Amino acid sequence: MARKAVTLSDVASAAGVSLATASKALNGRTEVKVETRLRVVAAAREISFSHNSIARSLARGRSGTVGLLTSDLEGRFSLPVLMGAEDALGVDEITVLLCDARGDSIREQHHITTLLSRQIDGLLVVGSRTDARPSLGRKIGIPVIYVYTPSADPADLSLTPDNVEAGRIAARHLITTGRTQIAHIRGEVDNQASIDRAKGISEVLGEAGLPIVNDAGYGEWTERWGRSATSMLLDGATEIDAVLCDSDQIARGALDALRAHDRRVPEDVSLMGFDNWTVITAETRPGITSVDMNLEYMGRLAAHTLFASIEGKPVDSGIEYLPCRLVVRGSTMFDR
Amino acid sequence: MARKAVTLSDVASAAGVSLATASKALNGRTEVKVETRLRVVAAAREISFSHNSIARSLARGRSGTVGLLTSDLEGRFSLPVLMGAEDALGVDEITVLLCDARGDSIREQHHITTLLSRQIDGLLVVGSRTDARPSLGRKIGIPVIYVYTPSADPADLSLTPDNVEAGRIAARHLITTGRTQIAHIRGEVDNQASIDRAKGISEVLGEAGLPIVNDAGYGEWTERWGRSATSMLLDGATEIDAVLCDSDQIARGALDALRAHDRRVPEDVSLMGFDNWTVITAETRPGITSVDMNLEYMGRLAAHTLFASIEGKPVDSGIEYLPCRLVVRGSTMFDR
DNA sequence: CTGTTAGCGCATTCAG
DNA sequence: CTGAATGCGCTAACAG
Repeated sequence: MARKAVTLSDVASAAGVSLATASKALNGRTEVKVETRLRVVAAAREISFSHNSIARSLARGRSGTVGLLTSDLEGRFSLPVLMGAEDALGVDEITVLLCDARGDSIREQHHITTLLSRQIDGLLVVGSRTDARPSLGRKIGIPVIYVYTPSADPADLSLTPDNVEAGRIAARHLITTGRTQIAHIRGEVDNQASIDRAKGISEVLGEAGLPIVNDAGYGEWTERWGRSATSMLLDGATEIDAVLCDSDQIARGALDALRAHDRRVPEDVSLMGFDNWTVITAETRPGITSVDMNLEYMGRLAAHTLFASIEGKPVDSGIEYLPCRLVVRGSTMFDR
Repeated sequence: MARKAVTLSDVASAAGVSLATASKALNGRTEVKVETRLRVVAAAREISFSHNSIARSLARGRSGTVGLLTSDLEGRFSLPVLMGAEDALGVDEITVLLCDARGDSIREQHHITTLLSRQIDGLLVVGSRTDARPSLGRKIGIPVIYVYTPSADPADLSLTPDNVEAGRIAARHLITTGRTQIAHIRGEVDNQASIDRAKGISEVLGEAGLPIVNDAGYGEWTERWGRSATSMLLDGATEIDAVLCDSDQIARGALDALRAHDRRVPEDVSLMGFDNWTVITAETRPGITSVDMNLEYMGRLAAHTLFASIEGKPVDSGIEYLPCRLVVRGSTMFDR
């Protein structure tokens, strides 16, 4: 019933070799005659041997695991990153120890301690906003990569979306499709993603000699805010022909409000969001054009880089801004 | 820079005791004089000692980790379960090895092998639908609990929502609020959750002598389907005063369609969903009443039960149906 | 109560 | 090329 713990020495005796030779054979070391390796491998399979990675880790001094410390599993940003990382790491035969700090730094510290005691080989720290966070410091002794939420310390390596470029992409798309009176409905005040996007947007609009309508001010990342901000905009003095929202949820709210005010989308007003949360963007009529942050790719890249770093390869430091991707849907598109 | 690996024997010599005594003291074993324990603990903190859990695991024969095998991280069902489990397990000082099989059974088998080689003490298998899945069998040698998606083998322990009761709860709520012509818009055909809910619904309606309108047939779990099904219903012969949708997304689509057909919600038609996915249900106007599946609680319970089982305590087997919870919002409520 | 002695299962020198 | 010996860091009998 309970696994009868078939060990390496079982394999060894089954193959008629020593423990050491069996080990070498199974690990593909060169110092073993091909013939004996085959014999060992056969024996191992015969008695269905499987390495005990705990023992192996202890002997090797490497655990073959990495920690994944998330600040907030609930949010929709951590999860894609997590998926990408889990996927990429699996290929390298290393497994993920998952910890959710739930936004509590006490909890985070606790998790780090236990992760370290479990001898993780590396650590991925993923957050759910793009504002910088305090560094974990260098004393941890293993490679650490910050994902989505960058570290405030430039000596660390951080991977985060290029929101300035995202802003440019969005603005260019609206201009390309003939819009000239573009409003930007922002998320929370002092939010880095919003600030960066605004920068990219105004850069592009400025170059095109176009104004930007920013009258709505700041709010929340909710549909409710999208509705009320849009209503304010529509009641305002300046006529608009495009609304660029800092999140898909805001955009969805905006869509409701536009409809309530009898504006056709996209004929009268073009609409865009950010993040490409398909649950929101793909289900509306029309679908909402958005800028995808490539989060899963980011997770995958983080994992690969972490692995390289564990292997001792040198990696960069500082914040790396990863490209975003325009996803066009009906809300900015006349045909279809 | 690299952690200088302070070990138990360092603590021992620092405290002037033997390795064994240090171990006992740190593990809170009773066979140690209070005074010496204090000394050891002090010494340990002094040189900032931290257990090497790998070594500890090897010596104890228990890894202090459990595997969490999910079929589909992307889906919105696994995640709350995962969060609950991670949370509950953390309390018991055990950490979670995460694996996502992505719905691929080859991949699943592979993950199980590596999890087993990592000497996990137990395994949580969580799926994203309530239809039964094949059992992993008993030969694994460690406790396994199936969560959300139950095992087809009654010898296993499975935790899943009580969808029949969920159906009853929903139907009762609609009856209580004065509805008599209730339509049920179903999700995918042959889906167990839908079947179970339909059973609960018709049971309650039957007892109340009320009909059930089921004309729309089956579709997908999307807003689109909610819209078209509702339109069909509204164009049909029978007048309805309530729509019960198999998911919140369907309900949101239904809300759109009802509005397009000039039906007021909830004055003319009452509307409900299932799952209580707040991203959907809380953002509409009015909010959508739904039945919450208590997934996070389910994850927590699964973790506790798994832990008990690891501890050798006897646990039940078979499918355990966990209670759901009505969450009332504006779509079924006149006041407010 | 404390210390000594064995392993846990495996990778790795280092002789043969 | 192979095998005997050593140790990874810790826990668990056992003696003292």
